[in-house]
Amino acid sequence: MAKITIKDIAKMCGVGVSTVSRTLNGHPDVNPETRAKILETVEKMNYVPNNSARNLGRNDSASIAILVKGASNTLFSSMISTIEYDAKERGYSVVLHSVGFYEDEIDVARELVKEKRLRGIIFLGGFSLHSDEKLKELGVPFVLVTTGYVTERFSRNVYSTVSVDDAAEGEKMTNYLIKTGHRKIAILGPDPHDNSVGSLRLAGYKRALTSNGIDFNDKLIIPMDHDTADYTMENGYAAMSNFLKEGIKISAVFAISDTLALGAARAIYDAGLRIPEDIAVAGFDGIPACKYYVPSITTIRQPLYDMAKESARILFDVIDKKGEHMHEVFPGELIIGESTEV
Amino acid sequence: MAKITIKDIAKMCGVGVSTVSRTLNGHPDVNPETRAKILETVEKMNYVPNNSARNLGRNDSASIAILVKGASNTLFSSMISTIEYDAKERGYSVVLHSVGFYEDEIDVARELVKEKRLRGIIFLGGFSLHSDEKLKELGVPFVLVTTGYVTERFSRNVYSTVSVDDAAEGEKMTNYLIKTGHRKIAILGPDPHDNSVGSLRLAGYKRALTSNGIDFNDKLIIPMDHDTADYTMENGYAAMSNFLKEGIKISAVFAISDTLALGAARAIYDAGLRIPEDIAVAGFDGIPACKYYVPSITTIRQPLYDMAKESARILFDVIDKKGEHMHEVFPGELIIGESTEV
DNA sequence: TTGTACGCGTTATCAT
DNA sequence: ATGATAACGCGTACAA
Repeated sequence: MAKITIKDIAKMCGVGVSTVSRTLNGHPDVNPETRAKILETVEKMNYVPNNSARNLGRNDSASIAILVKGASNTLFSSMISTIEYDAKERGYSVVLHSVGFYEDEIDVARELVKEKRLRGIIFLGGFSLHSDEKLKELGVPFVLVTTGYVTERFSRNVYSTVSVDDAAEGEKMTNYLIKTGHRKIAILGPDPHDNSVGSLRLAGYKRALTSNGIDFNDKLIIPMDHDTADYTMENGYAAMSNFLKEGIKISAVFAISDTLALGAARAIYDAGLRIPEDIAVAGFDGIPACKYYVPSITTIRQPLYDMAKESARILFDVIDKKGEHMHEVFPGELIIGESTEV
Repeated sequence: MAKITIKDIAKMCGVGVSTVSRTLNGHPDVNPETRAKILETVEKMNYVPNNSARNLGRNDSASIAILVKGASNTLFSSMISTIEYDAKERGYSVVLHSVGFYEDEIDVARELVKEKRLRGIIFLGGFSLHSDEKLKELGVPFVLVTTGYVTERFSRNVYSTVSVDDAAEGEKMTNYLIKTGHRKIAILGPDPHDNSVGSLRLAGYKRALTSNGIDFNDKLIIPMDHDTADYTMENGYAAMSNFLKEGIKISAVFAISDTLALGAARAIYDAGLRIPEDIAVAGFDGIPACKYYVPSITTIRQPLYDMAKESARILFDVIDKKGEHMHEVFPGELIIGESTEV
């Protein structure tokens, strides 16, 4: 049965457990013959070492963890692959763990650190405010990768961050729209009452308006639909459809995510309006669909690959004492599509 | 430091380790006062039990694992969420583990079973051929969720499967296209040399042609582009663009995934052709983008939510001895969009 | 080169 | 209700 342990293997081979252990862990000092015999019976018996027992005795482990908040965030999946790849290249194994929306990521992390003897952690997405003390107690270096810009409210020497300055990028996009002649620009998606990426991008939008002498009009904030899942095309479609019914005049809409933009685009089309002639559409994130949509959607591309690479590099540098904690902000790339220019 | 153990807590409270353990695990027989004191110091000390040690001592665990092959497969992310939800509702915790493309999923699974004392496993995606013996040795029930149809080559009483009959669905789509008047139908994506979902959908395509008296023409098989990642819009665009340059006359293209279809649609558009008037486009999977694309893309929707629900239900039924292993095949839903009908 | 014995942190089984 | 102690399965000094 599945109850076979290292002792059993040792007995069957007429050797001690340490010899088996050494063989399994690739230690050099072991007779080739006995090694062969051991490996053979291990194979035959389908023996698999128990990792829990392994981790218990150890202090190191050469493994890091990726903690993902909101496993369904499709933006993260590519980043995970890159990080996994880089980690393995450095001889590290990686533990992927999804954190529930209402779980405390630090608690989860601490548990994992103890259990797996982690050497470091990369947090993907959502990160609440924690005290420095609590963060330091994690005991291992970690990097926070967030599409939300990290402000001063986070202590900056306890861990590293890799991010995009959402406010600046939102401003960039809005400035671009203004430059191409738009004055009545709606913004689709932000919830003024939360303080996530949405409100940061909204802040950038406001800044752009102000610096261009355009009055901010909160009628032009189109919140996400409450009855639909957030940040989905479906939501963008519903929210935009409702807004269009109100008859408020706009010449462009800046959606705070590409998925919302895509849904909104269809809503505009279904309302009998043309993109960009009647309403220009812009998104945020840079997902592939923007490029292939007709018309292609103007967006801000987040350099996910580079961000993933950097987060791994920083983490391993800190682990290896080759570097200090740092805070890297990646620029987004404005990709102009057919949805804003004729 | 992070070195604090259950013993320390016991000492600090002037009690034995067992009392602490009982408190932490919610056992009833423990004095409310001491319990309070223990919980308090646990809180104050930021004590976190070591899961490895926990798992070692235990024999049960009330946890299952989801093993995902190809973490980046976006179709799976929604399924993961629903399974996690259902599991938690039944008081189970779930371990998410990604399996590398060249790893042996059964080996990974066995390791995990031992380490975590798993009660069951749900495999998402890719599953190679394994001997019954090896499968049985897993020691816990498992469900294989695959978008590929499970054929007889899998033993049917050792585990459960939840799937979509890709060949039948591919045939369904092709039949639909034929019924709407198409005779020269290209199929985009299948690699005749592998035996994954692609070839199954291709088989269905061929069956439909045959039963409708249309000669199969392998010139109409458009393979994915070799220099581009599989099953991406980019790939669909590249492959379709190249095909169009050859000047082979077709009236419809059936892409074996929606992502490929979306890329192909843009390629057709860029070639100055109209959808569906010049070339009709159909996809497979039922991703949201199909609905919001202009024109909306005809596709086969896989009932991912239902499949996830069922896989959890089946697994827990087998775990609870309330049911036997079973093999459920879900029908795909033909969703007719604007890309195939004027 | 190989075997013995202890420790890792926790839970479970006994007593008390 | 509570405490002592033996597992749990493995790695690793240390001894041989």
